[in-house]
Amino acid sequence: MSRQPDKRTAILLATLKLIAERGFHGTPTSMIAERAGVGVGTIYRYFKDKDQLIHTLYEELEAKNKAFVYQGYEEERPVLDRFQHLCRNIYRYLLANPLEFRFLEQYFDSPYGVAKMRQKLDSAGEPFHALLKEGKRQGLVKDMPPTLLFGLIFGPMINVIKDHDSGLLKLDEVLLERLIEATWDAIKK
Amino acid sequence: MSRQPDKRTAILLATLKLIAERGFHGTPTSMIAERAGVGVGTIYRYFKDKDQLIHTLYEELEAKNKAFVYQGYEEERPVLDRFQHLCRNIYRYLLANPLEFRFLEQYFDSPYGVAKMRQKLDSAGEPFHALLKEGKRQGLVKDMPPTLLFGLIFGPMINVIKDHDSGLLKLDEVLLERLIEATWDAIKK
Amino acid sequence: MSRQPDKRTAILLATLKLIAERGFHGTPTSMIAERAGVGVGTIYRYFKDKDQLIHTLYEELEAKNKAFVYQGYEEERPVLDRFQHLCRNIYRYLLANPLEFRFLEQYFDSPYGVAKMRQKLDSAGEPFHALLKEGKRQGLVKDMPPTLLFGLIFGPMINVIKDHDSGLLKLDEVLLERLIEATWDAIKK
Amino acid sequence: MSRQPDKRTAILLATLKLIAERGFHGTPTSMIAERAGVGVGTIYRYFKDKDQLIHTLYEELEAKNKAFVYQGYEEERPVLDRFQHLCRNIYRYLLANPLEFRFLEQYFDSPYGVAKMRQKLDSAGEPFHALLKEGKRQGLVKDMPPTLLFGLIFGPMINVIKDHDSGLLKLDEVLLERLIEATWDAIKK
DNA sequence: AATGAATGAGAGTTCATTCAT
DNA sequence: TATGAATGAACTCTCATTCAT
Repeated sequence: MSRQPDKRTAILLATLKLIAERGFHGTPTSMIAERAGVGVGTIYRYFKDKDQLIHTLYEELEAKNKAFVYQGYEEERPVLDRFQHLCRNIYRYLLANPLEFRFLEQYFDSPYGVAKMRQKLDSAGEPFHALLKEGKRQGLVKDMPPTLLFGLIFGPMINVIKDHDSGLLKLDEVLLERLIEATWDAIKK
Repeated sequence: MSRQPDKRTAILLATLKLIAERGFHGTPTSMIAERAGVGVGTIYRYFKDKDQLIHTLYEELEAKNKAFVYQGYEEERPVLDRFQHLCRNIYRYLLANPLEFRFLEQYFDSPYGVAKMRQKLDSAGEPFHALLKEGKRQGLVKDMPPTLLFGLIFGPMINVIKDHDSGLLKLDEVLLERLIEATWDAIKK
Repeated sequence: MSRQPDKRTAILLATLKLIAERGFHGTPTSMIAERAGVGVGTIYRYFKDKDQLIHTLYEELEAKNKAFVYQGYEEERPVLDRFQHLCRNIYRYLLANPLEFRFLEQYFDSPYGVAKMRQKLDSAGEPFHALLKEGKRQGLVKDMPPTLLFGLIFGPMINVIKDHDSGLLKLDEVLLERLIEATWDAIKK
Repeated sequence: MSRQPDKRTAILLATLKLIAERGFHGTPTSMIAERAGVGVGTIYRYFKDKDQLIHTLYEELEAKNKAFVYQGYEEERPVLDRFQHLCRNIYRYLLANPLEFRFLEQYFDSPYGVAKMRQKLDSAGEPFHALLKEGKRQGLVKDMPPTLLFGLIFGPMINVIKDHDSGLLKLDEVLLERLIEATWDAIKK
């Protein structure tokens, strides 16, 4: 048929869209193949099985996400600036990519992603982790376990974006800034 | 064989446990029946189908939950007191009933519960809703859409409890109070 | 509950109605019990199993039918008169009892009744059988195997009544007489 | 396993045989698959569900049947000739294909086929319909509703073939001609 | 005698995965 | 390398039948 330059990408994209739209159990491999414009068997040339396809999709999305979030991040700026910068970026990324958000949400809430999630957020190597640590040292941020601080930051984020995507709420630039401010209020000393 | 006094309850309990453990799609009706110590057919004497079984389980849990949460709630106390009271109760309930938390989480994140959740939290009739409204009127709470305030309150809650249940975090009374305080910081003016 | 004077009869009647309405496979025993106003278990006090219930119903209907058909039948009248008399009675009975017709039709066309049907129609003892034999002897009726003559008589009957019951055709007294006449034309020499 | 060149045909054939032998409700899909030498899932590659499989089988049989019946039919021949021609062809077809007869019988007597049957036989477009109309116009055929005439023709046919297939009757060429003659006697003026 | 809650065999259907082409 | 026809395990649900009350 048409010259598919990269079937692997087509499969991943189809998977993203379909799972965002219909959930894991609503998207059979045959449907993914159809949407991707490839044969069912082809999926198994690029991925061991359906699970691995989904894990791989997650990894790629994660990398893309991270690249975006830390873009323009400057270690030497004040803590609050950096906090706002990171939050803004995350919000913007997820609002701009609702499909990815829907997918990630499902991924983390399913047996697939339970393990993955924490390994990501809590890894001490993360700049965000380091930022909070520094904030605490400077006496700006509440002296709480990082996991709890993360909960105070990412918890609202997930909720609010979900509501935005479902139309319950209209997030604009102004509201976003106020939201980030409120999040800072929650963690600041 | 064994004289089960209340098979309906046994089925609901088995469903709760299994779905909390393994998710919706990981728990076939045959497994529920086995765990409940009844025949497969018996499930269908009490519930029209699997969907209805799950809805019913949700309804019953919801009622139990609500009864607990609004227990000892007094309209005439100050806004902050009432806020703390409700938050405390919700946290305590969910921490004491991790299976139910796990189930509700799945329920709300699945096609089953999307509609239900907001209808519940955002409905103007809810005391929590009224409380925030009053807080705003008194100039104590930020002037934001209620949906956003809910996100700032329940977002951290869901995250933190999940982390507690998965062992990532050890929540004690002290930490809980500090968490509720931080949540208040987020929404207070 | 209400004083059921004859549960057995109630069960048979419910079975007749339901099977006529919905077919064998559309009528579970539970439905029969409900319609009959008895418990499911009660059916099994009167009948060994569902098959036997249906066979019994057939037998009773058959007896009732036969009693009606041979009513007023006089051996000494001319062959044609007797033929018309019997046909008229059968037609009238089946038209007056569409439920029974529906049931019998299903019964004969199912594994249940294949054997039964012939045992009935071809038994040499039947007056109808004797009538045709006499008609042949008198040179009034075609010299064909009785089975074939029966086909020429009962075949149209079944078809026409089915069409009448389904509303495709409106049978009145006049049309009925013409139909019986046509049937006689088919078998007469 | 075995290289089946046409599984679809194998499935249809197995369905025909089994339903003729055992009725609709006596033939589970698993049995069809086994008899056809395919996996259960394969049935669903070719047919949406069991109903559609059966409808399709009917359509194909019907087409084959019709092709045979109207073979050699010449509009310009006399009415009686044409009547005999069609009857002969139908009889021959059904006698030569007892499985198809058994299947069609079941199909028409089940919820599947009620609508189909009349739509077919009575539709004004059918040559048989036109033939009877012409016969009436020429004063050869009794002035009765077509439905009734159809009953007089097809009623005996169904009965007699059933008896032949069940061994109650041995139809040969001679008997067949006499039967067609008798049918004509029934409808002729 | 009458009941109906309980049962599990068996129904129709789906879908991740394989493999001959 | 790419395909999609073929598969059967596993799913949800039905219903004739049993048996303790």
